Amino acid sequence: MAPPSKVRPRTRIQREKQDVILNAALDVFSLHGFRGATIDQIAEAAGMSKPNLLYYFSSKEEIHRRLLEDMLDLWLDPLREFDAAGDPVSELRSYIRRKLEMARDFPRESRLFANEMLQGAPHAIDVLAGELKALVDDKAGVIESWMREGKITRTDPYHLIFSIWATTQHYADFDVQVRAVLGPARGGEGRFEDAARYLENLFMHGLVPKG
Amino acid sequence: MAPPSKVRPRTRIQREKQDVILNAALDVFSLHGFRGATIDQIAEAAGMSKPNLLYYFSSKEEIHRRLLEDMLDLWLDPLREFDAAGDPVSELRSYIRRKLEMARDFPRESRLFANEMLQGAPHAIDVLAGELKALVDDKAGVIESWMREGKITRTDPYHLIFSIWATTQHYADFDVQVRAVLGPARGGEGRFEDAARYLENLFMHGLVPKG
DNA sequence: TAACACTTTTTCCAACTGGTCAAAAATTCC
DNA sequence: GGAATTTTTGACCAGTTGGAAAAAGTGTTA
Repeated sequence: MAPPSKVRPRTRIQREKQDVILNAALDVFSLHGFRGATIDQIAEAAGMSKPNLLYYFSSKEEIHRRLLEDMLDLWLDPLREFDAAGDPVSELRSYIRRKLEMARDFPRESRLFANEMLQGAPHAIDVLAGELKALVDDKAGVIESWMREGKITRTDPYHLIFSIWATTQHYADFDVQVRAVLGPARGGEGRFEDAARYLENLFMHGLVPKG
Repeated sequence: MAPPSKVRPRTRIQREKQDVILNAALDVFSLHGFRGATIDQIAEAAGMSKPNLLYYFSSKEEIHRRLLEDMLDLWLDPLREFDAAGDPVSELRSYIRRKLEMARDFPRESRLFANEMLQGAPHAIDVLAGELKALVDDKAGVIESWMREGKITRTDPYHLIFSIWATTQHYADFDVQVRAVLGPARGGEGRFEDAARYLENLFMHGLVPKG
């Protein structure tokens, strides 16, 4: 009789339905943002009635919060793996590759995050200024030490990280534009490999010919 | 007695109030997206009642359409100026600089556009696949000819343009994140000049030391 | 099979949504 | 100044929104 309401599922059905709901909600939130999304839309996408959905999550906010938490965790993984002990150039190269793979494999999560940023991060500002900043500070330190050792060009490590985020997430967040501009011939599945090749070259060597 | 309803303002008051409304609407739409924005919010931000606002624009869609048109025009300006006859490296450099200035000076327009992209460009897809694609095709051709002449490194011109868009617009669209990560010390006004310096270096030379 | 917890549906609600309309108020123009 | 026009307001409407309540159904297990 009493709704579960708590975050932890207790039965098999609760676990399954919560997953279905979260998946549907990710579709809707990533497309319309928090305010633009409605519980009805999510419920329909999840194949259940609105009151039924509200039996598993007590509010729209709760679903969104949960989605954002899960996403942030996934999102920061590649940066966490960034290894100070590795070879600088190949570490950066594989970080870029992993971020691009995330944009390809989790475009909805990327858009959910982008929506949150566009709205001024009302639900995530604490994570940004706390956990994320700490993590970036740490990795920026690593990058700076590589620069001091002459392993990579001396430049701003923070903006370097920003530019990796921007260029990779662009392929998820601005997917429509990318497809429209590339056209049917080049906008198919191959676009991510073209992007990977291009970005590797950009970050490694830039545009001015050497020598 | 009859509302103007048409796009062209006939009196001084109509011109002024339409501007006030468009400005307020830009605030609201860029923050919440089309679906998430309400006429009431816009009216309040514009300092007038909802029916009064609807006297100047016949619907929410009309305001949004108008905003998007004006923005796309402004947005494509830097790319139009891209000059085939100029020096390749300095043309690219100044394009990057101009795009970054737009992100700094028109962040709301950038976010309006980003919102539209995240939602799959329902109102702009025609422009993307038409006017924009044609323009990019043209400029990509210019870039390609520069590459053939050996003036810049051989790479994918389309993805080059994407990466310029992505890196510059990032400072408008993800402003909250940038500020949060940089912290109070480096997240102030100077961040755009730091970004300009960094991006110039990235696009020109990349990260691998030369020689 | 009967008591039990778990799940789903039906009904409902108050607040909000985009938008209309007629009348009142302000402005402009002669 | 007064008529004509433009602008503003207040009341209103039908549809949607997030969510509550309670009853009805569905297992599960002693």
